[in-house]
Amino acid sequence: MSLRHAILGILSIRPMSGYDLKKAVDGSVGHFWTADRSQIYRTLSALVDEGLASRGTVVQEGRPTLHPHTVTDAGLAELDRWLASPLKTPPTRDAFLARVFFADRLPPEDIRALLDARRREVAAELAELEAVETPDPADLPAGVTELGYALRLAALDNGIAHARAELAWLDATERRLERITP
Amino acid sequence: MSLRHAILGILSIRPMSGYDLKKAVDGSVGHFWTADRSQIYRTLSALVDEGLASRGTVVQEGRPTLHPHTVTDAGLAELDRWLASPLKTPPTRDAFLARVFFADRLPPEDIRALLDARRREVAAELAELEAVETPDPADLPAGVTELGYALRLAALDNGIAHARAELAWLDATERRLERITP
DNA sequence: TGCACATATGTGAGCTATCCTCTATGCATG
DNA sequence: CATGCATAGAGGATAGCTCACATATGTGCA
Repeated sequence: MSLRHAILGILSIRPMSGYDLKKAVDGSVGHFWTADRSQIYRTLSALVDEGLASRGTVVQEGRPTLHPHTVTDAGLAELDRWLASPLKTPPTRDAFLARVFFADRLPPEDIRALLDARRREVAAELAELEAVETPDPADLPAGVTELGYALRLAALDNGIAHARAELAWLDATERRLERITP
Repeated sequence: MSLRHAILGILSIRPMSGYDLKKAVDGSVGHFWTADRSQIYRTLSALVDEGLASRGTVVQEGRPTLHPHTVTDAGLAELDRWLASPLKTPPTRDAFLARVFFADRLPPEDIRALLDARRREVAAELAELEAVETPDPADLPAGVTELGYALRLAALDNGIAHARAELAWLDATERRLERITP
């Protein structure tokens, strides 16, 4: 439900077309948010209909026309309202843990394969997150406050922290299973 | 998409009605999976239609009729197929991190309130998980193997590990922000 | 006496998200 | 020369989920 708000947030930093938004989402906020292209376009239309964003038109030569979207004052107000509204954390739904829970039906080697596959996934994710470049806070890009920088870094660190926790849990779990089915 | 499989998994342990399933999901697997009642009934119907489960009828006095569902052989096969199939981890979507990412628009006290609210949520979740009773593996209930017990314990530990990681991250993040906006 | 809650199963409306497909064109790579 | 990728946007179908509501009865509490 808060793709709307994620988009408002990104647009509040810089006006963008749907196409750019897709790249921005995949890039900077990719590790805690994703969005389908069609859904981005649909959501942008909805935001415009509700007066939360406005749609511009930039005709380009040799390329499709661009439609940069800008947040309106109403949009900024809605963004701030959302940011300060009570958390409504949706229940977790982890298909991997569901498999672990029922995995005793599997032969031991398949259980190990399951954990190994998970380990590879998480290790790859961790490597990606750790590879994100974090510029020296002394020379920040224009328009980025120290606070904004710290918060975005914190969001990144959150992903890293959970990836490490998951790897540590995999270590412990594999050791425990090793004792039961050597 | 794998509510089907979660249900097959639970039914493979013990046949249950939709009503019991709801309680089982809220209870034992509640921390990594949840399901709406309507969705459980709909999914059960679908499973029966596909021949993966069969529906019984138990007329009770003074109470609505029970419809216990049992997994068929085809259902068990499908469950095992799913357990051993490649992981398709869906992209994460964390509305809280999205807020953190854009939170520099908020006054500092609102940022702290955001982190505090999250801390309370996670602390409550951790307390719940730690309160789950874990019987001595020496005297397991009938039908539960040591392996099955270890795996279910591991799933529980996963929740605990991530809750602790989140709390540690909150500590670090609050300290970092303290230095910027005292 | 009234109210809420537990037992038990469903239907219908509506929302969001994903997947697939379509439209156009330019540029690079093989 | 052909295939594929990047740019840019959008419609249609469908899956899955939530929320509200309907039905029917027994029990406990104030």
